[in-house]
Amino acid sequence: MSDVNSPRTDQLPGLTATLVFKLGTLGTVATDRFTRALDAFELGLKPKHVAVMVVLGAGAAASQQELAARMGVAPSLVVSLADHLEQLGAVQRVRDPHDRRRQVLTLTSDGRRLLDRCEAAGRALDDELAAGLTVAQRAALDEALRLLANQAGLP
Amino acid sequence: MSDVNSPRTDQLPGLTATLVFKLGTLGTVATDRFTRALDAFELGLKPKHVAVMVVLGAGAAASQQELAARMGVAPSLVVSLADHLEQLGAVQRVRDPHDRRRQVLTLTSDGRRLLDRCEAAGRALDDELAAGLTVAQRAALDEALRLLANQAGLP
DNA sequence: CGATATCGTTCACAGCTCGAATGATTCAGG
DNA sequence: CCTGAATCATTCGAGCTGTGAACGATATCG
Repeated sequence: MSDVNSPRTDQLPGLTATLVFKLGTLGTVATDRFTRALDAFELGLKPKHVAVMVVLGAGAAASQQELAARMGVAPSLVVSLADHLEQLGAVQRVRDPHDRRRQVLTLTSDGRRLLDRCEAAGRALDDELAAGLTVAQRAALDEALRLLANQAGLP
Repeated sequence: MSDVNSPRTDQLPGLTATLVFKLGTLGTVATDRFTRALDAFELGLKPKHVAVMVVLGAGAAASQQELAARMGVAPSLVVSLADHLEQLGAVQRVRDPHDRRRQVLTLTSDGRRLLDRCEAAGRALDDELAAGLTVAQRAALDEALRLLANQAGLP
């Protein structure tokens, strides 16, 4: 099958052709660009702040422990993230009346709007990154990444 | 076309479905796992050390400035990376006789072997990550990532 | 020959994240 | 009801990574 007429494949031997390598480098450029897009908001937001809003926006309200577990970070980090988001008026901290140790975080309407802006920035970046792909290629990419995330045990 | 019978698509609205998000998270898990694989070597290697070897292994020898530019890091960082690799006997530092300011780095035969081991680890990780993909899906993924890297101006 | 630029190196510092300690609160068991 | 253990949020100190500003050596240009 792949004999003489395959001039494009295997032109790069070595680690550069590896999945881990490509995912790593592309992952960093993607988050770097997203970070810069967030910087344009002048709100001191980092991708992790957005991750908090994403979790809160998707499901119900969550305690900081749950946030930390779902994000795979230390609970102490969630404190500072929530501090900042609360200061921006994007999330609300309420003591759980049934368990007054828990701080229940909810996304405010302002937070919802902010999350929408972040999503818009993300989608704009998507189009920019995937400008060289056909619709079919992009669909295949989405599906493949979904499977990879599944395999890695990600949500 | 997409009316009643599309229960699988668009089930996740929001940023989670975004390319930047998926690439970011998958990129971190990929490099995290690669870092752990390198840790198993007990040589104090980090992905950036491997990146140096990759660049040296692909093209000709390079000065540290060129390394830094190609990797997108500060020249001062290349110093410590090269220090460590030199201590391991993986690279050799030679003053360029035509310009004695430049340190020309070359991959030794030991370095070549070490790079091969890193590549093997990377490919093993690849198979692990892409275990849930068909051959066609994986090929499509490779091609799509190649196009993305192109679009982002990466090598 | 002198001024300026470049390379590698060192060093201090900022950013990010974690883990241990702390205080408040809840829960289990006698 | 009381006491000890567990859990949550928070603070704080420490580690790791990477950068940018010096600095000395060398090269280049006038």
